[in-house]
Amino acid sequence: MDKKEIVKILEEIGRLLEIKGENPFKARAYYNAARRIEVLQEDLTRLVEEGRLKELKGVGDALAQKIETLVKTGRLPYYEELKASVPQGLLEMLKIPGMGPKKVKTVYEKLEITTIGELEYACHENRLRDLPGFGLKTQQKILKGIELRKKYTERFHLPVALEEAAKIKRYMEAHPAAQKIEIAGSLRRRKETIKDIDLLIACRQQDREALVKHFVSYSEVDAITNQGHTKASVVLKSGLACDLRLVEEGQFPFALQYFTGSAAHNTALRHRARVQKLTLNEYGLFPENAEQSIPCASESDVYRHLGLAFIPPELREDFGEIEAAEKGALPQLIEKKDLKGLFHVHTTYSDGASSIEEMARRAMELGFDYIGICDHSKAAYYANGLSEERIKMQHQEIERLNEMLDPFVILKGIEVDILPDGTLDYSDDVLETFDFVIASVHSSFNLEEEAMTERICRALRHPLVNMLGHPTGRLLLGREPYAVNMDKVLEVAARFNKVIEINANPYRLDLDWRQGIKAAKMGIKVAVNPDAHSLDGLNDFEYGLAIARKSWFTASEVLNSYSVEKLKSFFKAQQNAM
DNA sequence: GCCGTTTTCGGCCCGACTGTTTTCAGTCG
Repeated sequence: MDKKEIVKILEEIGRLLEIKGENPFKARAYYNAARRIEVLQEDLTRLVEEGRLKELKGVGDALAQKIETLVKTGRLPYYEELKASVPQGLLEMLKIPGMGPKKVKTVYEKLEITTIGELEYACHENRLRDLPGFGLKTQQKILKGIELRKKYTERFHLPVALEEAAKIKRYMEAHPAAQKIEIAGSLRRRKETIKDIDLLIACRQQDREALVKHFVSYSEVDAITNQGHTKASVVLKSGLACDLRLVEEGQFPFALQYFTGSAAHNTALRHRARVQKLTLNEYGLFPENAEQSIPCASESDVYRHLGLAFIPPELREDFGEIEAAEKGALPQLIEKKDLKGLFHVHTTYSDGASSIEEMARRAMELGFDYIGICDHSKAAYYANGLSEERIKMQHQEIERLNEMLDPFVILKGIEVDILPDGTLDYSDDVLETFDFVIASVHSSFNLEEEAMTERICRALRHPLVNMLGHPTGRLLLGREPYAVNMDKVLEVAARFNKVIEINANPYRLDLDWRQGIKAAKMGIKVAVNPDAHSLDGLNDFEYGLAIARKSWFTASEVLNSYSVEKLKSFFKAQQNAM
């Protein structure tokens, strides 16, 4: 059983224990262990084999044994018995706002309600109203929650959230009482999908009411879900939720740190503060028994007082960034100014909307020195993939354009299909005519993991392949990644000096940043590739850049930071090394 | 269920908001 499934089971055990009313700290122990496993860099199976599970903080005798059983047998009798003793619908119920473990337990025990449908019906029948700890308001809130859940279950792609956030930020900035304003939360950390926007504002105490009122009066607000003196929550018409928090100006750096998260990062940070006899919260950093916070003018100050270097928001996922900050070993993350060019650009030769020249000129306007044109290969007939004949035409056109646009350079690339058996869609003598080759999977997504892994690894071992395109084929919120053992793919990439694409299309963001962190540690090079099919698509590189940063990459490991000369010799060296 | 240069027992991160209460429990982030 793999890591992801084990994490899910440990979390579910935690929730089941809570619903059953067991010791809440016992439940928390399962959550903690789940988180520890989730961020584990090492191979879990190996850890089990070497009997080193208990080295993990938060994993003792009992949990080590349970995890070992799961890894070895794929089953856990304790979990199965627990699960069987609690109706499945109760876990679903926890997802309704206002329904926590205690309330779920109450409706189950008093009303024998086991599904969300039954819960909704009971609300309509006024049967929740008289339960202990419930009332009319609670019943209404739960009913509203069920309705909202039906309407807005999804998460949102990064561009949607960024645009909504920018709009509401501008709207709030227009209010004279707003002294400082920042987007915090997962958006600031550039997670690949977003559930809600966290908006943080510094203001004087006497202006709070006016700002909350201004916030809930925003024209895009569809529903107000929470409204107090220092915070308010709304659902926007787009379906995206937005939380507002108000703090005083002096508290702003602490609040920004706190509300940027992640929860796991903050928990670790607060624990660190405790060890230093300090208390960290959204209002300050307090020495023991002190009323006054240690003053900090910025987030950097907060981290500095905890003995840490400033940790860029993208890294705050409790993936080792705190330890690295302590040792001064944080990477110098790649920045926009480091990017000299873009790869993986489609044109009207296959399924793109713009010509080579149009794409090149837009790239020049964006300040780049080169682009790599990569249309589809012939197997991608649905995408008008290039025949050998049309490749020649395209190359002639690129040569003409290169003379015209000099010193800007258009590189002759291709996105060649990896066929189901791992061979490529062109013969070697055709592949040799390109400056570089990206190999991608576009068909037969349903192979078994072993076959898919070998298919991709075989393509990567091909001497003429320079990069692997969208390594897992996932579509965020749309299609699961295909079954592939990425650890093996990364191993092969490292051994043969192959580049892995960070596909910057916001529906893909593939390589996933969690794998990206591994890749960076292994010294693997990546390329931020917009996979652009239109002029605007070129701008998607920003999302890929965010993921490269989130994956701990410095400029020297990101191919886009290379000059044209350095690139050409790198591509040649890749081929000669085989 | 985990953990310990205060502890092998008694703690476990912290605070706002809501609704149900009449001082607080539950939920949420």
